[in-house]
Amino acid sequence: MATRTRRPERRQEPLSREHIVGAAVELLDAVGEDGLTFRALAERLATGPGAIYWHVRGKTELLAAATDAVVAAAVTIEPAESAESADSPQDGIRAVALGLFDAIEEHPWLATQLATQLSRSPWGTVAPRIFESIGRQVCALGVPEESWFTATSALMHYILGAAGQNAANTASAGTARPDVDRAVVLDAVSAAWEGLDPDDYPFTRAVAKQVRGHDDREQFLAGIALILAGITAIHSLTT
Amino acid sequence: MATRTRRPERRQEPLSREHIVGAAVELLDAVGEDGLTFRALAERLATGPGAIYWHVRGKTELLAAATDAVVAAAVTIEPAESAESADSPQDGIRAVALGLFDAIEEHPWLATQLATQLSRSPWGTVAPRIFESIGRQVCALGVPEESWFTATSALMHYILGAAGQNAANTASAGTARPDVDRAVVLDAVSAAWEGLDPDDYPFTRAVAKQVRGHDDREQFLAGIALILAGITAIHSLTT
DNA sequence: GGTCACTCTGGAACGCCGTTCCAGCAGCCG
DNA sequence: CGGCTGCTGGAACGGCGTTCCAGAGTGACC
Repeated sequence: MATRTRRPERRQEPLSREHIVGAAVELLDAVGEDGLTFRALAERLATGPGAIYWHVRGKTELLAAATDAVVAAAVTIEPAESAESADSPQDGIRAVALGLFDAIEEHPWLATQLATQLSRSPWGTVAPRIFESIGRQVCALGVPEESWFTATSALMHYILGAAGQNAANTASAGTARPDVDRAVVLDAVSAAWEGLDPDDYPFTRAVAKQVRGHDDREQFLAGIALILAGITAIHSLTT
Repeated sequence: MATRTRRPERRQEPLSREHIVGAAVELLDAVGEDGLTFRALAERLATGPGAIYWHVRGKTELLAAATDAVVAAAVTIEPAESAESADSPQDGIRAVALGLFDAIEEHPWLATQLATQLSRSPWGTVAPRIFESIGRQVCALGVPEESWFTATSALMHYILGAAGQNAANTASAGTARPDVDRAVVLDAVSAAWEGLDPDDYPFTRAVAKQVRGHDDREQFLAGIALILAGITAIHSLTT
């Protein structure tokens, strides 16, 4: 009875901060970072720009909130997959890393935002989320407590750095492009590197061929394996 | 070049692309990324906005050029310091890493730009520069050729990720602030982490105390040591 | 039930930005 | 000496983030 007379006369739900951030993420996914406009966002929410400012302080905060929302989702999927099935802490770390990796693939704007967010305020809400997820696994690895911070930081920084660069590979491929584009791009890069000045870039030229057929995800995991090997070696843990 | 002549009195300098990029870097250093405006840049160069467009395609290209210029300088200082004096490839890698680290400290806007640059077009001019500098040392380390790409990528990604986050520490400290601010900020971060939800953030809370007194540069090098240990361990090289 | 206050809305307006346009200047070539 | 070309710089345009404000909706209190 209480809610009976409340017809769906309202064109929409009350326009909460959650809705705004959700719409912002959709908009970012659809049209990219430059496409996220307060006017476009207002239109999508069937309102005016001014209304949004009642819930969000400005564009900076909006982007931060969108980033945080996506990261939170990416980092907390993990228990479903790895809590029971995955056994080793190494698998746990890989799960967290790939969660972020995939999130960036799905939301290409995330790479830039993550970097901006972390470099503008490195200790916001985003960093602790990632830090916590990785840190628990590092802890489970048997790393001594005084090295928790170092080991976890190293992993987090690698993940963020690698994911950031690898983003564009799929981002430039557009919404529904297969691996065809990717091969073309990689060929172009490889060719460009081979065309560099032999005096200035001997190493890069030598490696150019390896670029052509490499798999991003495999390469990403190889880097993590490298760091994990370093951690276990330095603290002489059992693999 | 290093002089502080802020007077745009010289009218007869032909306004080359070099001058524009140089002025852009100075402007970025002085007033930050948001302060780099075509109008402000034009005023500093004693010209109009239109003239700049004859030498530079747009703001994107201008930022890319500024980033490239600073990275190039940061990465090529290295031979002077390490070519003869430093002996081991490990030292060489540390030199390159610290060169970038310092460059980001000196140009706080570089962290965001580096990330943007690499994620927008990962194989522009910036990536090969860094890649080459690190790769030569990796090569000298004795890493087998088929792992050159993996090892170098891992190092580069860590360096970029770590440098990006650590940028804000000094960036927020302003132009000439000593370590006083830094201690305050670190205390605040540590306190904030300790105030997190014990159920959601047990690890982060446990590590909060380590944040308080840590040294960025030391931490940065510890991460590199971790990766180097991984590289030497996996390929069973002699330390 | 009427009034008030308070939350929330959304359209209009402001100032600044990146970018474009174009009239005009040098210097060179014929 | 007149046009052509490379280059300059001021004015103008469309669009952005943000602010302002009149007013709708809703609950509280007399």
